[in-house]
Amino acid sequence: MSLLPQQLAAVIRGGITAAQAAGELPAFALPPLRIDRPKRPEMGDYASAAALQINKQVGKPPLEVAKIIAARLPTSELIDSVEVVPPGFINIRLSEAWLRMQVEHLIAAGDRAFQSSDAAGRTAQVEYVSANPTGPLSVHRIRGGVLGDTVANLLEVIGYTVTREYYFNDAGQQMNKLGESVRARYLEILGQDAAFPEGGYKGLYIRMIAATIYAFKGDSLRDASGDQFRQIAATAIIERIKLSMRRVNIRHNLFFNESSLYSENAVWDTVQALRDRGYAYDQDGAVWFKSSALGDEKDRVIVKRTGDPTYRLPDMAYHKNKLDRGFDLVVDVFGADHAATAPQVLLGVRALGYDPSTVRTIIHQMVELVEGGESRRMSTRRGDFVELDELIDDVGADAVRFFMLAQSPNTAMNFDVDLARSQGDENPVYRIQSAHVRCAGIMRKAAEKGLDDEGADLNHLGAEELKFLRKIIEIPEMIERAISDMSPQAAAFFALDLAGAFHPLYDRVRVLSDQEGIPLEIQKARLRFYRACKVVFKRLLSLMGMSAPEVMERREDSGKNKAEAETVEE
RNA sequence: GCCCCUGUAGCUCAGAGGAUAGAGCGACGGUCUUCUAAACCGCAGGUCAGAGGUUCGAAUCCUCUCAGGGGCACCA
Repeated sequence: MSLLPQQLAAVIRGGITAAQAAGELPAFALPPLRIDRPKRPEMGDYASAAALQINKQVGKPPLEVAKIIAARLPTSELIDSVEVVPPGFINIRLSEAWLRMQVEHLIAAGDRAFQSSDAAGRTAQVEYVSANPTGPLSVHRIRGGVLGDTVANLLEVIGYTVTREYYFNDAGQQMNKLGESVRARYLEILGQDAAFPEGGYKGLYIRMIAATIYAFKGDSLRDASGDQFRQIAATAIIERIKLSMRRVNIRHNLFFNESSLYSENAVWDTVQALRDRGYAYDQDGAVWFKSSALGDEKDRVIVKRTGDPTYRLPDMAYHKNKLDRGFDLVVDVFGADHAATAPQVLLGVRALGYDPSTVRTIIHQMVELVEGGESRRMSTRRGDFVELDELIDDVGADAVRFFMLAQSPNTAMNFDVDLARSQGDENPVYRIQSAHVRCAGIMRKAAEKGLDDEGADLNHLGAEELKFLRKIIEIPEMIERAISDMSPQAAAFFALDLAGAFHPLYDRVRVLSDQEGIPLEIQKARLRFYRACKVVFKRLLSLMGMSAPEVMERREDSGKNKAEAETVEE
């Protein structure tokens, strides 16, 4: 089923073609017709500016054109009435009967509410987090994780089969440094002098890994290579990263090993493919990607004089691999620190002969934690970064999910730790979850009193409930738009908005308790309505990877458990 | 120097070429004590950084200027 605005646009188009057939409008090719949602309620639920779009071709004033179209509109079960207003808008009011019916549809759909099959049969791959396993997951990285995971959720709602993927960077210089760093700490434990590698990793976790190795293996790795230490360390760290991600409901279907690109020759095949297509050449002992031919400011090295690839080459080979797997859509989530590579990867995709529009990227800006009006800055290399686990301990997983989502990826994030930690209504997380809790409370109370809403007559719903339903039915449009614009934050803002509309409604539209007593039929209809609301809030929360609590339950004083913060060495 | 992102209410931020630019927090004023996650109602608050341009119509698209952030390796 297509989206509501599309259905309404079809109705408008029907009016125009009918008027053309009747000779009231000249024949011409119609532009795509947009349906807007007016800001003010008296302008109706939806509006078409079609008359303003086409009045030039018609050669009549837009108001007159609008009147002609409106008079020729085909009947639709969606529409209650239309109104033509200057300068030529056609305002549409939705059918209330149709709106009431949505309550039953929502309840019937339950956890699959808003599930569509628009993209059924299509496959998508979403790559996110992909942090090098050189240390614990940082707060900055998880922003991309939350954005990517939410995009994946949204894609599934419209019918995509989604592969959630982590590009596991288990090769390369940084990983070698990791191995050498652990080796040096291990030898320290054995009482040997070991040169700590330049630019090595100095966090406490390196010592802990070394100590664990010693605990299990004693001094048997005395003569082991850095490579062996690298493998042990990478495994330990990736497991820890997985645990951290799981705490915020992030799971991947596939950890793609960078090393497989080498073992399967994909990297060198990619170089050859570029050569074959005339996009690679040798110069100064290196192999260059002729990206300037595709608009880049200069060509880029893909194989160093040493014979080692630069980071670009495996990135391109990885994308070649993704596209060869036949995905209809590939989504990359990068942090601002990698922003420069994204366009180059896309050039690579083009150079290799793939359609670059298959690949969408989300590039998010940095995260800054703000606490007590001061920022806690972070840098992975120095080691004074804030770990995700520390933040989760502090503010809770749901708050991390929500706050990381609820900002446009393009803006540098100020993560308000004090607000995220607070347990009152000023915290948007509580605001949204409490809407669900309140619905659940009504259900519980009604069940205790034996009130049954099965077969309720929804004609007893009032104007406020209908207004709320009008908001709910925007959700499919919101999802569609979040995907087409790659703006998953829309889900967070929508949920907050909906909760904001819910609480006043809850206050006025009572089901059970009221001094004057509420007639049974109205109680039933309202209970039915709140049952649908509960479905909606639960669904929105799960889309955002958040929990939907049934009862009020304040977190224990999480407080500031920072005793175990890592000491930093320089 | 070049590239990317940002500049909208006191603060944090939404905003889709359409009608009188929105939310939350904070401020101010008033109800209420709950189907218990203390709420509800009202009010104030704006040169959409600035200047040009495109358009019937611009916070939104284009150009320039100013300010802030990030990035510019044969590092990843």
